[in-house]
Amino acid sequence: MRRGRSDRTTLFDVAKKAGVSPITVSRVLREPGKVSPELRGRILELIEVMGYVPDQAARALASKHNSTFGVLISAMTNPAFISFMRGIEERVRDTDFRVQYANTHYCVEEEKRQVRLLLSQNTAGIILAGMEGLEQVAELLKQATCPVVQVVDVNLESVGASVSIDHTEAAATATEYLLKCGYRRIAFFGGTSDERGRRRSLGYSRVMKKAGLFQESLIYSENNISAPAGVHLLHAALQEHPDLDAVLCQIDELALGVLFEAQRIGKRVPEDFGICGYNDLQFAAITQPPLTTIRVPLFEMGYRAADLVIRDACGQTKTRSVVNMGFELIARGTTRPPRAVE
Amino acid sequence: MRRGRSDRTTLFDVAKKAGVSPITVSRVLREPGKVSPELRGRILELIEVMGYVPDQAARALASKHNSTFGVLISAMTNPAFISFMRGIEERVRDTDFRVQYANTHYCVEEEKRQVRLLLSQNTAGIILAGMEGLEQVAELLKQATCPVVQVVDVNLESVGASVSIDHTEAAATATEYLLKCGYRRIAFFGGTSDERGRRRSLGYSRVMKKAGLFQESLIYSENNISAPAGVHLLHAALQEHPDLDAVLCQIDELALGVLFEAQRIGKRVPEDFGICGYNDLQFAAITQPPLTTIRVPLFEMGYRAADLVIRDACGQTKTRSVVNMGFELIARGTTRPPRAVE
DNA sequence: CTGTTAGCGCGTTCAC
DNA sequence: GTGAACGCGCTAACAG
Repeated sequence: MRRGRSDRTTLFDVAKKAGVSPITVSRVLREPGKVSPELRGRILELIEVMGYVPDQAARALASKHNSTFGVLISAMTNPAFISFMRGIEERVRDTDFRVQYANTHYCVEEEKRQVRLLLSQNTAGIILAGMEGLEQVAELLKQATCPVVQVVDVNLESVGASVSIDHTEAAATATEYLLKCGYRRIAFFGGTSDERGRRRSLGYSRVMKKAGLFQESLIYSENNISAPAGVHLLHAALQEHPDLDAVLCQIDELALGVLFEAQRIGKRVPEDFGICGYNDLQFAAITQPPLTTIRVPLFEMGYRAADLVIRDACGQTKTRSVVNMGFELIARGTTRPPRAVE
Repeated sequence: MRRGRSDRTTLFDVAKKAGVSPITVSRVLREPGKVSPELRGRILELIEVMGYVPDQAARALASKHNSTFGVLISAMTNPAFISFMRGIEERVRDTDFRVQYANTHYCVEEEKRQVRLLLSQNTAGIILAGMEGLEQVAELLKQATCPVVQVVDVNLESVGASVSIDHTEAAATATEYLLKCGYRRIAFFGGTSDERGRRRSLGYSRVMKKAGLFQESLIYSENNISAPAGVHLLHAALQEHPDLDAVLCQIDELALGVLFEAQRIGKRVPEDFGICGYNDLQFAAITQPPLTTIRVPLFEMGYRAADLVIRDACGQTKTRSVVNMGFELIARGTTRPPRAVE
């Protein structure tokens, strides 16, 4: 390990030079109003000149609070999280708070480890956007005295506050829509490692069962959710179900792969084959034909989650708010127009 | 601000309960070999039972070093950075180091602010993957005593070590390839805010000039690099240059938009129209036709950058290594086969 | 508005 | 192999 500069300027150095006590310098930085303007001006100048930077560790230790909060994400590689992150950043901007992201790689152990680390840093708050080991992590989280916000399915219990989507309902809506468009042999393409995905698959199954069209073998999943996975899954699905006429994808990227593969093998979309995605990622609007999908307010969710943490950290609000963000079906060109009456 | 639990278990509490001195407990955690096995076992158990978690702030303050390093990224929304991040994570995994990401939003001020914050936290190291305000930030970075690794174009000077790609050369290679394929009116689509993009545009211009085909108006750029931007840029470009027969895109997502738009307006790819991307993102292999692109070892770059930071932080290597990672042209279906001889 | 006293929780140094 | 004393740099609580 490398040492920091041992000659780094400290609060004490500045105070000595200014001929005041350290606490005055400290106050100039934290409660400027409590220091007389002249003194403040002089000290501020000295701080600048001497290149003083407060030591966060010392600050955190002395004051027992920390201005950075952690965001645990199960996969940063998921483009859906990117909008979410941007929402967080937007809320944090112009705030003294800082965000620390950590990737849990869909791994419960890693999730627990990260939570412990955050706790050990006396973190200002935690946003949990992965929910793999919810039960196990919940145990840890209960001990936390800092605000905890989970981003989950609306039906799952959460330890603290939550900002969520009813994924089950969203997938149900999409499935119903596909049925209304007249598709019958509808597959579900998802991932194995994501709880949200399992929720969505639930909504799909419910509607398909109600329509008497459910078949276990219509549910496909792959570990690595990506456009290439969409290609493979469609290929596999068509082998088993040559009469497949639509796919509901757990995420737009899968749908992108499905769309290209359908094109390659000469399926006409949407006439012979319907595709519905999830998330309404940027590219969804410009595929050919444009992708029908479920829009989820990812940016806003990030913003709200950060908002809850920040406001709670400042003691302005309760910790247990539950926010349901809603969703929207965006009907575009990869599905036929719905039929007037069933 | 909210207070941490004042009743949090400390090293001292554990020591008291174990009937030993605090330092022994501390050693169990950091230098287990120096404590007798029985004592160690007993203490480890107590730590578990009492739920003791070390306070990082106290640790950092006392030891003067910090096990988390910062990664400054100009835009986490750029999918190219995601592989880069994964590379970093991979190197860090099973290490005591932690990573803290910060988004600089292509903003010099923000970049400076973040660097200052990292410095004030006595960070273990800094990876700078945005390079907007290089000159201004360099000033700050020179004062750093921690390892600094920049991820930049190979021709740019860096303050510390660097892991880089010769973006100019890469774009030149791609442009030459398009020429070899017989395309003549080749546009360049890029972004305005990214230095890497400017580098690539340089390589494009150089080759086009040499071929006597350069025209300023063939260079297009948009702030927000995305698939929709690709659609708009192609639309705009074809208005001004109806005879356009190829596009070199600064990033695959633009190319995706271009591909779909070309499809929509009935251009035959690659016969009448060539497209080349950059980065070889996951979907590049499965578009229809598959995307010709420049592959850049993003994952490896992240891995190497983290490796440099970690090894330097551990005092094992020099700070000024310059690593050139190379690139590779992946010829796929969005370009015609190259002609034997010009 | 300014200063004094005390101590945050841990690691370093040097003893035993 | 184990411990005592001290201090990291800063802020809380109380004086004045």
